[in-house]
Amino acid sequence: MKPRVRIAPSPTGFLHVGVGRTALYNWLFARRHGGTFIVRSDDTDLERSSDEYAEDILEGLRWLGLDWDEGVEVGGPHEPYRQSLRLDRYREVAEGFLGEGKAYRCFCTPAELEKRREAAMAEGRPPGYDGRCRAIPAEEAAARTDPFSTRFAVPRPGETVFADLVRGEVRIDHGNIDDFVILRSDGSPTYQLASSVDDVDFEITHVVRGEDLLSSTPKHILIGEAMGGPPIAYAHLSLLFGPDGKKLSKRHGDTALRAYRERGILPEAMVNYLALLGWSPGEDETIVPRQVMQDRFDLGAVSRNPAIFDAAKLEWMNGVYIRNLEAADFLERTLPLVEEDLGRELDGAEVARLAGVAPLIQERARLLTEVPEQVRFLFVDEVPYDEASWNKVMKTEGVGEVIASALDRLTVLPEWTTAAIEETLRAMLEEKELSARKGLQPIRVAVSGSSVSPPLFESLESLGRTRTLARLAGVAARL
RNA sequence: GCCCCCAUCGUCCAGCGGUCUAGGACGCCGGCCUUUCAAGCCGGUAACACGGGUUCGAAUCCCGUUGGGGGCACCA
Repeated sequence: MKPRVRIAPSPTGFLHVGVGRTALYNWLFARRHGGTFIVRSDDTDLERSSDEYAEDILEGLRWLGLDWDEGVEVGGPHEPYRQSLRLDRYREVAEGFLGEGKAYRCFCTPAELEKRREAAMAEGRPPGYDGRCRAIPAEEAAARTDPFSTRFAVPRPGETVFADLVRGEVRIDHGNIDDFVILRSDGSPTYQLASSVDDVDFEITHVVRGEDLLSSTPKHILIGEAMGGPPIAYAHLSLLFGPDGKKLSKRHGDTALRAYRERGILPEAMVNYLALLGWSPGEDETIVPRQVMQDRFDLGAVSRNPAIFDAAKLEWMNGVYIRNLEAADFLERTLPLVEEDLGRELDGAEVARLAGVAPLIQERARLLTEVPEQVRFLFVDEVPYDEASWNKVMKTEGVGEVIASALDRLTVLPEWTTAAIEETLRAMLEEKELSARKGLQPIRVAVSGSSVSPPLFESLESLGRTRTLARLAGVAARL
């Protein structure tokens, strides 16, 4: 049977990188086995849900290239794929349970429950529900008119044992699971109910999700069994943490996938990095093409260790992916960023100039967002001078002479090409007996505004003679 | 408090009883290259948490300790 897997995010926040990884593993598993990848929206919590978040999540999945076969937006045989549209179905299942004695009405009020929970904690007893309303005869309960929630009657004594695909056998004694609420007193379903019902109804075969849900898995299995659904295989992925070993947070490595996109991370690099955060293709490979992932992905080979999200490695990997881009592709992804940075569109000639220097930038960028700052000096009328660079390079002996000499030579240079520029400036170095460092850095700072820039001769050619001379002259006057 | 999960370099991953004086990648350090910065190349640093078993033989299996994480809601 072809596997059917799903990712079921709640639109209560921007797409989390951990959810992104879980989605990727689901997608890889589906693609590897010719299965179906489903995206559904667990939006029962209408208070905290928003369209903005819902859109961000789908956008993030698309950005990662995780196309889904069924679900939100694309539809499918089990529509709708939004829990908020299936409320009647959950109620129907819960009522069925009630009729079969698999669930019961609980008349305890939230205040009472809270008080008992505190008391239990204080006495060192388990804080879960004590099951007292289970003793109320069904007819008596049905006749009552005060508000009630619906609780699942967990079989006890009992034990749920399942073979987790990444963790192996997991057994949990029902003594550790209370009779959990499946329908709130307002008739709305809890996550436990809605999610489990959907998994059965959508014919999910494998649930691949975060380890945070490991301990509630028995509840989901129990509901599935009560519905008479076929057994579902589970795989629990370890969680992701920030560099300090604590939860991923704004301070330590962003939680939102979009933050990385905005920072200039390529989706290909993100996918590669995320895939390797808990999984290995087998050999000691680091740069792994998506096709290879699809061919080799195996849940059984997924690591049980929690993983720390290491932005430094991601950025290194991003640099590798940037360098591997086709020149035209790099230009295409870069142009909008440059234009945004400049606050205007580039004209045809300028685009051609950008294309000319792009390969030089591509070689040294780790993030797409570094590109605009590296080429900015080529497209503005005046460059601001970086103070540290100026102080370091322009205040030494003989700088004025270098600038003046370069100005002379470049003014009369017959043709404005990289080769010609290099030739005359090197001749200048020789004539003045200067090291390249001594003689060229002042020109670099004068023209680019910084001691760090793309290669000099190419930069001058791209800048053009007029601007180059103007900048040199400006600096000469300022010295 | 109770339940569950996890434990190899700072980080990610390899190792699934002998081939481990533990391998790869990032990072870090040093060198080469060099017009700056990168990139590239070369080299180095660095780990089997601890204690018991099992075994002729444990990083690999079992138990315990410690440490980390998750869960115990009318949140998802």
